[in-house]
Amino acid sequence: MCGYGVDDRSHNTQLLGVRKRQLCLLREAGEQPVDSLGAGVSGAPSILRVAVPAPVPEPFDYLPPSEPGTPPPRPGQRVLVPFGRGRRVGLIVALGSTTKVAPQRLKPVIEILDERPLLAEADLAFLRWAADYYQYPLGEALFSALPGRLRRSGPDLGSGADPGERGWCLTGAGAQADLDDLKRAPRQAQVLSHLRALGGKAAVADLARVLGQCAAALRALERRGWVESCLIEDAVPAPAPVAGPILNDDQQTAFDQVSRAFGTFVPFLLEGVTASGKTEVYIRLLEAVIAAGRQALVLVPEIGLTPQLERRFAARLGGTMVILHSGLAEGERERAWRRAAAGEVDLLLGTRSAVFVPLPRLGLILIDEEHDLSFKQQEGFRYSGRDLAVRRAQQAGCPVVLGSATPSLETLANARAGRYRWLRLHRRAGGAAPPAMTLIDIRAQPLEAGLSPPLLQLAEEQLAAGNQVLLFLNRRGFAPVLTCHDCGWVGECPRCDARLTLHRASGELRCHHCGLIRPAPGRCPSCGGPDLRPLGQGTERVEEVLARRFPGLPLARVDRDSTRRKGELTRLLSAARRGDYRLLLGTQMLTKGHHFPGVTLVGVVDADAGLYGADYRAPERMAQLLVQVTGRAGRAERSGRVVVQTRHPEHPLLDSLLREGYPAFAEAALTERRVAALPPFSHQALLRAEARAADEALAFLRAAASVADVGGASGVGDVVLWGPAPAPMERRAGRWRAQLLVQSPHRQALRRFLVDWLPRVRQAEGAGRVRWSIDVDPQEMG
DNA sequence: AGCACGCCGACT
DNA sequence: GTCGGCGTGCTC
Repeated sequence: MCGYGVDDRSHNTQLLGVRKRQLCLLREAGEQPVDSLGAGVSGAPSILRVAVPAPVPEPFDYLPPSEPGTPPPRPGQRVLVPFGRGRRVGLIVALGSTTKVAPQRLKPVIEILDERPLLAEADLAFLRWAADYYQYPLGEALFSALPGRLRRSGPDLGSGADPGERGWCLTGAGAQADLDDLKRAPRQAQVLSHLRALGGKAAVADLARVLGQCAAALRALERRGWVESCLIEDAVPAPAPVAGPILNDDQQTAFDQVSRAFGTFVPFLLEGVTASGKTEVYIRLLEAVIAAGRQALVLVPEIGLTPQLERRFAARLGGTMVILHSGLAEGERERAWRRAAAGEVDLLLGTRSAVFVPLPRLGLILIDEEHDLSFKQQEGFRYSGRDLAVRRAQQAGCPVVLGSATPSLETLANARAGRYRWLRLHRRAGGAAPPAMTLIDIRAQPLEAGLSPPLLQLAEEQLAAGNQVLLFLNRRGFAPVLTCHDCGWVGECPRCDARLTLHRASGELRCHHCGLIRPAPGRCPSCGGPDLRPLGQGTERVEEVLARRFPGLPLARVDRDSTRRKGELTRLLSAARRGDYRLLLGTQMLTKGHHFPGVTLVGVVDADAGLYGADYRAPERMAQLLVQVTGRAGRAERSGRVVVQTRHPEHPLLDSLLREGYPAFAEAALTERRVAALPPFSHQALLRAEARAADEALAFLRAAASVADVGGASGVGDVVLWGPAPAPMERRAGRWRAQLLVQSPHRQALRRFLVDWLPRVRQAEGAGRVRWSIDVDPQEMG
């Protein structure tokens, strides 16, 4: 009864019976009471449990600051503590009165950094749960959840201490100025009209995000006296809310179901085909929850999606909204974080890390495109923003809505099992027919940069009719392989098990796995022969071929290379939506959430990559991708057409997807997973290791496996280890990689196993020499 | 993670 | 005889 948990309770409980508990612990747990500051008399806790960013699972115990007269420390405050040789910023996670540490080793906290706690008890509890679930050191988990600036010491800026963000606003003259005067300065005209559309005021960062580089235009406008520099409140100003369209039956049902659940934890799957009006349901729900005086959290997969939703939300919702994603400057992030945490913000829209932001009045969580893999952090603290959001809703006692046109199999399984309530939006708004999807068998076809005659023919027809065409190819660069026709040499990465991709525009060979860049050779490095040939195609090459085939046609290539400049992606996308480009060619980037109403033909250049992959999730991802691509095209009055090039037209996945659609595909895929006892019908954790020397990683994993107590005396049971085995790409960035898969039909059994096993893994032979990490619920093998 | 301590090769 | 390699272990 005097277990460890007792003194982790809130300090209210602490105040009573300190003495009794100390005696009890002294006898039973061998802990030392510490009473140096007279705890129990003043009520001040004598021990602070401080989570420090270090790869150590447990917090460290400290004494309160020795400085007399300091106000009593509280959980959630940051502290500066001596740690090893140096000092470090930590966070008080609990107060206590006993410790297992020898009293003479306890050191006092140097300084309390925050006047008031940054995190409330509930936030701490959530983060503690997350760290425990993902088996990640609490201190590191906590600090990766805080905005960067708060991870360091330095003066507490507080919420009101900084001046706010710079921006530009219209002057009186600028508001009246005639846009025709700027005929010869289209950039200035664009900036000016954008400012007008935004009500005369916009932050520098927002302007850059929407318009791209516009500093020069702004300076020119300033010289004209039409704009001036000003300070901006971060929150998007609330416009007069506009009434939205009338909801259809499906939307109304979805809205009713969720809004009726306000105030209780109910998870929903909102399955809505593209253009079925999911966003409208979101907006109504947000309106309702904000009107009820609660805060809402909206999670989106990537920063690329925030501007669109931001615009739609801003146009319709009263209340204040802040945006949080990795593209923000540190200052902006911290301000947004503090304002949300202070309860000043009604709506927080952000990418996965926003799930950790304290929201004292949280009343609703929405997760858009919940199937998207970018909700899972792939390094360090490997959490799933989506899964944590569900847990957070549970803790906050509010509904959570997982929205997607192509729900993940995990979420579908939850919905089918009745754990999530299943809401469906069947109809495309405006009654548009979904685009028809057809296959083109490209075996034995004469291809031009991977494009078959039928695809080119279709493209030509649509372009001739004045429509837009979108081609999708998930491979950037010019060609994925460069080879010598004389001796068979192939350009390979010296640090990875991978071929080097030719980027012809920059004259480079690049490794897409480790970032290596070297000049493309003019002659074969092996035999000196002159006949080097690029094999296969990337977007660069397809662009070249299309430019030749359709000379003079405005063509936009959208991939990581063409959109490296800040704001370039947004610029290209909005220009594409306006119809400035007739032909759009791009990678995955082009498929995420953007809709192009003028596009009547979508061509998938190569659908085969995902069909025969080693990863059992590859088919699911391929299906989601194809359906998402389909969603990019068409509008009510002219529905689009989707053609998919493949060498495997008979493949069962493509077949079921094409003939019966995503739900039928998912059904079949789930059956396969069940038969194979794969997730979501089992639960996995992946122990990854990498080392400089070959076999070192494998040797460590073998040692780790040998200290696993599978179904042994600890009563773990029900856990199976697979491997160790080399990672799918064994060598990457000069390191040899291997992995060991842990699987169990029961989440609890897996968790118990990890809790028992990982401390011993930490001590296993080689643990100090290799880089290793545990990935709970891994999404990508390798 | 840092950052010490701790035992074995090429240098003033 | 020292400077320094990074293996091992600890940080309240």
